[in-house]
Amino acid sequence: MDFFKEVYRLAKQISRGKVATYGQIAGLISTPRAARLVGFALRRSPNDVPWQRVINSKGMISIENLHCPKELQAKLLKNEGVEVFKRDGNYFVNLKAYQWQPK
DNA sequence: CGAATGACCAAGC
DNA sequence: GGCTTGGCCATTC
Repeated sequence: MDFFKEVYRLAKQISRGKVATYGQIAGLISTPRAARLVGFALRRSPNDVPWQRVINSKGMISIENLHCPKELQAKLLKNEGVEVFKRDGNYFVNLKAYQWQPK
């Protein structure tokens, strides 16, 4: 089963200017408990996947290390028109206003 | 092939 | 009400 593939496909369906949560994506693939795998998948995502539109359930950007600084994600989201707040070195998004609603 | 991994989450102190 | 704990399950090594 290409779980990752499903993750990528759904990620691509997220509207510009919207964001989704890991748990939300997992639920759409009918494996709600595999939220961690969504993160796992997005870490190894191809270049054509809008991984920056996927954040954790609290609206916080949880990236910290590696070659994907959370600043980059925040910047990308801002470019798409998503309002990003910075608080104590972490970036947050108002989920109520910007969460993506699947069809 | 068995064991570790992980950009999570909900429940429990 | 903030912090810790344990479970989760496909991928990776």
